[in-house]
Amino acid sequence: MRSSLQSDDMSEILINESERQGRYTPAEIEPKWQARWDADGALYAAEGHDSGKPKFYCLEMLPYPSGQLHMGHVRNYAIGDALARFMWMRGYNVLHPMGWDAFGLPAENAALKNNTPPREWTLTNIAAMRKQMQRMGLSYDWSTEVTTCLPDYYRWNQWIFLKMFEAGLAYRKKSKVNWCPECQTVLANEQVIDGCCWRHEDTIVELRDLTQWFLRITKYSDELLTGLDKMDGWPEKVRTMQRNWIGRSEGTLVDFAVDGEVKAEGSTGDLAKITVFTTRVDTIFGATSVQLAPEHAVAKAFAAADASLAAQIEELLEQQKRAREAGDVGAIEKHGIPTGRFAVNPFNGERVPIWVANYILADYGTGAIMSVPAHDERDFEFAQKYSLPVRRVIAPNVDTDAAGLELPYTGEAEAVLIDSGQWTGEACLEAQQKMAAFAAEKGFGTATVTYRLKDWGVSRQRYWGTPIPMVYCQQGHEGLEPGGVVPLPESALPVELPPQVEITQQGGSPLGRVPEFVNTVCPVCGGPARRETDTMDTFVDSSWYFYRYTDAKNSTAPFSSEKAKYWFPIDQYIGGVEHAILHLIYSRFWTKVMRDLGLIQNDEPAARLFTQGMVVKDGAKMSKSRGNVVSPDLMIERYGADATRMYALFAAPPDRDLEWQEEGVAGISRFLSRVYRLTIKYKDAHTAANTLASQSVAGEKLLRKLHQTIAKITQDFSGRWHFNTCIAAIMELVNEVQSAEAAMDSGEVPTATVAEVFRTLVLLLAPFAPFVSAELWAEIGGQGQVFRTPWPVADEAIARESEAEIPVQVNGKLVSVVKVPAGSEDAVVKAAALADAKVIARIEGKTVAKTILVPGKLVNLVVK
RNA sequence: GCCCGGAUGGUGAAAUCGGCAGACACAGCGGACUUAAAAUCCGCAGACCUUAACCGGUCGUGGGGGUUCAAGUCCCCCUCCGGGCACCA
Repeated sequence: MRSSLQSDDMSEILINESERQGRYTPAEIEPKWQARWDADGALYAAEGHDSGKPKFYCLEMLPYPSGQLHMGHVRNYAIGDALARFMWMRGYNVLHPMGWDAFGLPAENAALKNNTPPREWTLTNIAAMRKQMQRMGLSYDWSTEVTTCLPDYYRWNQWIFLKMFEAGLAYRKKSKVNWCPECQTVLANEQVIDGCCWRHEDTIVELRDLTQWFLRITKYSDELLTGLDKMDGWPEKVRTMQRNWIGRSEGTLVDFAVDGEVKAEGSTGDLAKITVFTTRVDTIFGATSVQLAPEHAVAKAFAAADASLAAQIEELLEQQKRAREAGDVGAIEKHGIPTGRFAVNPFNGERVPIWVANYILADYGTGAIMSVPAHDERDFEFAQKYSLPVRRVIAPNVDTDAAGLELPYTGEAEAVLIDSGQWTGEACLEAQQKMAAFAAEKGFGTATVTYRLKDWGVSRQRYWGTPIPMVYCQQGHEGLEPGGVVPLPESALPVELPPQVEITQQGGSPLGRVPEFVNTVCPVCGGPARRETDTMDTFVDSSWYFYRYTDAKNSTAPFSSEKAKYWFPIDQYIGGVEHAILHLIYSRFWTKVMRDLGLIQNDEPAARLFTQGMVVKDGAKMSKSRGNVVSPDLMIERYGADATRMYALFAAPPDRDLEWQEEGVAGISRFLSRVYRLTIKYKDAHTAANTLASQSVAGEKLLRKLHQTIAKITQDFSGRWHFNTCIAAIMELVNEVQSAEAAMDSGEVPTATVAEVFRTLVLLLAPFAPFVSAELWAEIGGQGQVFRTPWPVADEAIARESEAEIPVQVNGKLVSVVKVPAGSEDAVVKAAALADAKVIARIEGKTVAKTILVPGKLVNLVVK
């Protein structure tokens, strides 16, 4: 009894063992290779400038270390990794780094929730995510890893900030800033989406008057804009978004003198005139009022002298605020208040009423406009509501019966001025130039350019960010008033974050509550000083991290200029489109600043940008709230990293959204099993004596397919990146190999051919499925690392089909397909088509009026 | 409102230069193997009509028009979906 049981057990074990032989087991293969790769720090390291190879900088956007890799990351990194591995195999010196965008609010929130210090929480997450990335088999050079929350990185934020301060590019000013009550900090304009916080979609941003640090991105407005024209390696969509964001607008400033005296206590500006900004100075004879933003200095001056007006303006601002809070941003009904005062139109001397209106933006242009209801949609709507006069001064041509024109008439390209004094009859576009010149000559105006882009507010009232390296000298010293700003000397860097800080929900900068941080001495006079307690926006960190990768360990400079010169620009940057106007515009700005500081020579950070599509599930973006998140860990556990990342590339072209279907991952896993089984089955072919067997039909067919596959994948890598069709092509090849199994078994296919097919197949698979490729490469006795083995080259002669199947159409309809030798003369193809039984039946009794013959493609017989 | 994308079988998709629409997969169905199931392998598979079956035919790439011997692909108009911008003077 006992012995039989034992023998049963034995046989079962033996079956399992033998079944496992030749079976694809990612759970064994992947950890084995991962351990070897992790142990070899130099495996994916880039070579120096003198490598003699062409360089290729392949970069994926660095993640925020939330602690969990999500499918969006998997897709992003699978794309970058395939490209990096391919470029290695093509003989490039590849830089493929990874790092962590490690400062930011979630760490503070976690601190509040779990009482874990932000630094510890962040570093733990980083370790977990690095592990996940390694488990994915991503080919990063970890020796260049950058972690933005560590002093050896952020000290260079501080260093560059000081350089910017010296250059006048960093400055402090008091202004209305966006305040997110949820984040308890201010936000840059770019971080406000539809009036709400970019991190808290339902939290309405408040406006607060605060003194903040700004970076003068507007100095580069024009360069940031015109540079886009040359950036043909970037998606047009992103370029358009940036153009819109920069919002360049050519126009004219015109001074309207205020009729009567304007008194205001404490106001410094010139209140005797209102300067309006207009892009349509040609319509100025149609101006019937001047409209001021409620915040305009002249409006305030009027209000100061008129309590009723002041109350109404106050009410206007209240309405606006209420509308914002109700979420009706952008859809506020137009309201206005007549001030009872008048301004003088300098072009015709006419007195027009001055109004205060809620549709005038204080922070665009001059906060004041001339209202031309006949030729502007908004002014027209406003004039209708308040029954203001509408005066036509533009028409398609001088003879048009202007009274019959539908208003507002906003055309300008093919229009002329009417009833406009000496300008009557002029074309609009020309009149704009001439009238601006006229205004300049007479001293009441000037041509100008305005931008929507505003300087970048970088102060954050948070703990977990880069300390701003500035102090305020309490007593002041020569040339500095008490409380004045003093930059720290370079030798004082880094200004490190104090480790023990109580994170609370209360407002104000947490650093302000750490006396040992705040209290310091003035580096100039040695007197008592207070440190700046705000920290930098985390977008500062990500604006230049990719330079640091080239020289991550440098402790005397942010990076070596020489190294940057070698590696830049980034050859391929890959990431989500959601950063189109945040990270990607800041990075461009930072590059220009560093260029002007002499650190680098390139004008733009990245030659090519690729924005991948989202990963969705059941048609919706994966999110915790929808409960449709698929965990990469689970997929890897079930199907392996190779199948998971390969599915991410196979299910859709990379620029489109990708629907995650687990069955699809299982399918890829089955495919890899087939590859594995076949490669192992024929592995002896690689060591067998090279028989002199002559090539067979079956062998030729296999080689033809093989070389066609090489050609297709090679081409796709350099062009469209349709990895889905690359993988489909490999599947077709494997299908063909599988159906040739009998021919390979019988020896009909020469051993050398079998060996070539499988060796090449493993190489073709390497960029997409690195683990199984490495395993199979070792199994077939491949030398060295598979992904440093030269990429196979397609032989056109072998790939060429010997026979062509030519579809034959009659009157454009497919009737038959004829086989002819490849490259046949037109006459031969035509004769074959006319000799085809189905074709004969179809054209019987009719005459062929015309024959269209596209060589190698088709024959179309037009018959009557 | 303006500017970009997109719409192809039951599903994800392919068709790169105007030339056989649906490659490659997923799900499904049928078969082989198995005591059985799983796994694996082989096969079928756009819709409709016709047929006992084969054969054969018609329609078909969001809708409508056009250009062409030939249109998923080019042109004009429209619908729907996704994204961006939006009182920017």
